[in-house]
Amino acid sequence: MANDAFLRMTNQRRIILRELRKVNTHPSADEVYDMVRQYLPRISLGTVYRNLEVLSQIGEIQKIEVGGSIKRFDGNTKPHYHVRCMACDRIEDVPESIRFDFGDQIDQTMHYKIMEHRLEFIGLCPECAARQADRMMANIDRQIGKRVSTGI
Amino acid sequence: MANDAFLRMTNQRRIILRELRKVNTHPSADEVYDMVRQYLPRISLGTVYRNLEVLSQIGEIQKIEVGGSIKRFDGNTKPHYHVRCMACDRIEDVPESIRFDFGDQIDQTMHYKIMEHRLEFIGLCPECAARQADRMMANIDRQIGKRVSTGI
DNA sequence: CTAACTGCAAAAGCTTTGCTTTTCA
DNA sequence: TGAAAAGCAAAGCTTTTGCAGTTAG
Repeated sequence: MANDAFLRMTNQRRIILRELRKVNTHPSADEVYDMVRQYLPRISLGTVYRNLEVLSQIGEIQKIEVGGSIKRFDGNTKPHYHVRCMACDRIEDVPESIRFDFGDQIDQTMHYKIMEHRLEFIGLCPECAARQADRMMANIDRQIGKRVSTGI
Repeated sequence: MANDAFLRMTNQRRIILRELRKVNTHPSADEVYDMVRQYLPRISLGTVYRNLEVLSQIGEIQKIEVGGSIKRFDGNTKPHYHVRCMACDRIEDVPESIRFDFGDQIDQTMHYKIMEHRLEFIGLCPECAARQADRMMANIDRQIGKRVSTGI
């Protein structure tokens, strides 16, 4: 049952991990690529992808799935929630101390064996709430404010 | 401020919406394309994408973001949570009656104005839990069971 | 009528993969 | 020294877009 493959700590892998641990942002693979190129000018994007995959599989980083379709990575491996600003798309960590226990309610309703949960809050960051309220509403209106009767 | 563009209820749009309302699965754009082609053999995938976008913007369907990188769509527009089976990847709705209130705790901690939240449970569906326990563990082991010392 | 929409095909992300060379242990 | 990983480039998916023709209202 044990998998005897073993991994090497290459320079690329070490620096990707180190840089990810430095920040509390949640960079995409491409952003990680930019972050490490100052130390490894010849690293390839493929190597970044492969290492992010390996590092998340061995639990050194977290692959996070939040709104939007690109994957993001988090150097903080402790379970924690995220808040996303719906105006500027910034993602921040909710302190690990905030943790909800949903007990067996879902297990009993869905008859699933629940192992984990993912919780994301969506709202306005302080800056966007304060400074951009008007602009943002106009923007949302432009995107969403179409009207139609579906006839259904 | 109001956007005076208006939308038309075309046959394509109506049938995409109708088919999405019929099912309680959470199809991807490509799966919707397959679903509607029996009624509209000449519809294009681009049209499906465009309509899914419009329908979700006017609130007739929901664009859902769960684990995995492809977008899925839900004909159920009432707010509800999802459970995902980590073995077979099936996604099911948690009944709308199950709804948690996180109060102002996040607002006060993060100083965000929280507008909504997304909650997803990950676990084993009854079938996978019962029938595939061994096979699945072997599979997870093969994928994750690599060991390394990071030296950090 | 005419603006919105469709079908088609090409392009545009993001991510993975094949292959040869390099490197860690 | 040999298996793992890197670099490079090509391919693969999903999604978006430009355009000419079609259609709802």
